[in-house]
Amino acid sequence: MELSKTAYVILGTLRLGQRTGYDIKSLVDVSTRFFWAASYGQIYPELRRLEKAGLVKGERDPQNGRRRKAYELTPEGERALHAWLVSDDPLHFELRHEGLLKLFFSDALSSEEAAAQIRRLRAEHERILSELRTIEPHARAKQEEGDKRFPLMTLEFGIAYQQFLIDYCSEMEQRLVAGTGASGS
Amino acid sequence: MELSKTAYVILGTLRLGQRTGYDIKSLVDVSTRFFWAASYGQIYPELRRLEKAGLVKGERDPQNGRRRKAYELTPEGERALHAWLVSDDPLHFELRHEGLLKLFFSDALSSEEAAAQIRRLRAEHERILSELRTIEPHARAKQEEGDKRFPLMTLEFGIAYQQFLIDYCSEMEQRLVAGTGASGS
DNA sequence: CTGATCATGTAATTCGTTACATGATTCC
DNA sequence: GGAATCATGTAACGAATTACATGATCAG
Repeated sequence: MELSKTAYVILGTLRLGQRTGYDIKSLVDVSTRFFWAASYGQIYPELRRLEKAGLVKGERDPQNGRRRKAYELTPEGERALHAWLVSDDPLHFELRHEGLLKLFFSDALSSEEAAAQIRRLRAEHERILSELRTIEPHARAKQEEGDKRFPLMTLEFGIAYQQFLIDYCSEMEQRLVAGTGASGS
Repeated sequence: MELSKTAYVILGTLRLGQRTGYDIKSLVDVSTRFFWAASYGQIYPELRRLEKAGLVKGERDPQNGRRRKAYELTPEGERALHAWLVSDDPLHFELRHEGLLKLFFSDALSSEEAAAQIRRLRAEHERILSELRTIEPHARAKQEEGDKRFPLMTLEFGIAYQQFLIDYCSEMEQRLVAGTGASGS
């Protein structure tokens, strides 16, 4: 592995066309963020590293006097992106879920306390789900006007995923109520 | 938020009884790791911080001359754990999934290349699933002999989760085959 | 004219992994 | 005797967030 994952987020985004660091961050925040986030503190330094490596090319274009540097992929950048997309290096997969962590240790709680936590967790995933549903029509329209189908597919995945989490919360809550034995803290 | 999540992993583990840093790491690796990992580089320093803060108490007990320091919860540690378990501070939730990231950018690939990547992803989740199923009987036995029900519940969650991911991969692959239009790179 | 948005960047800090060093004991 | 496991720890590095600083333009 040569480049960071964030580098690929940038290369992938630039493949859609010329973008500034700010543009990239905005796009990430409504798309890949749900399975790969990135902050300014990563994006700007990474853009410069990529430029130095010849994978992207930045062009100062002060629009109406506003300082601005838009980047685009070079052929080498395109090659690097493609190589990553088809490579079979081990995939980074990581979940950090504080709600599940709490649940794991919830034998220290009363059934009522545990149930309250599960309800909170479900509410949280419902919130994320509705956030994704807000983006959905926009993504669908984008797909119909263009030819990109995977952004919508990943969004649909995200929606199904949150729904799965919600369903699981419901089931766990029911099981808690069912297993009605005294289980004080 | 005062303590790191890793601190709570430690406190939660110690609630099960006296443990060394090595014990904690071994337990984490077969349990919480799937939604919260921890390395020696975190565990040992954190144990000392927690001891300094009075939340755990370490006791040198050289077993047969082997250097060893086993920790246990203090009443304050127990309180801190409980406070976290019932708190409604925002929950850390984060997914980093390189496979989905690749998929998101897969419009740069031919249908065949994209399908191959999805198959790889499915295989990967199948591998994790079988790993979890290996642990399952052990966890089930543990539950039956003791009174802890949440560790098994979270493991079952993990199994359902991997199954969900596998199913989604299958569906996406089928959709790729169905949408049979020429979509060269 | 004022708040939102566009736009770029850095510094400090936190978080976490990996690799290394060390050494005892237990099981085969 | 040798490999696996028990056991503790540190140093170097990398990844990522947060907060800050700065300033222009645009929409109402």
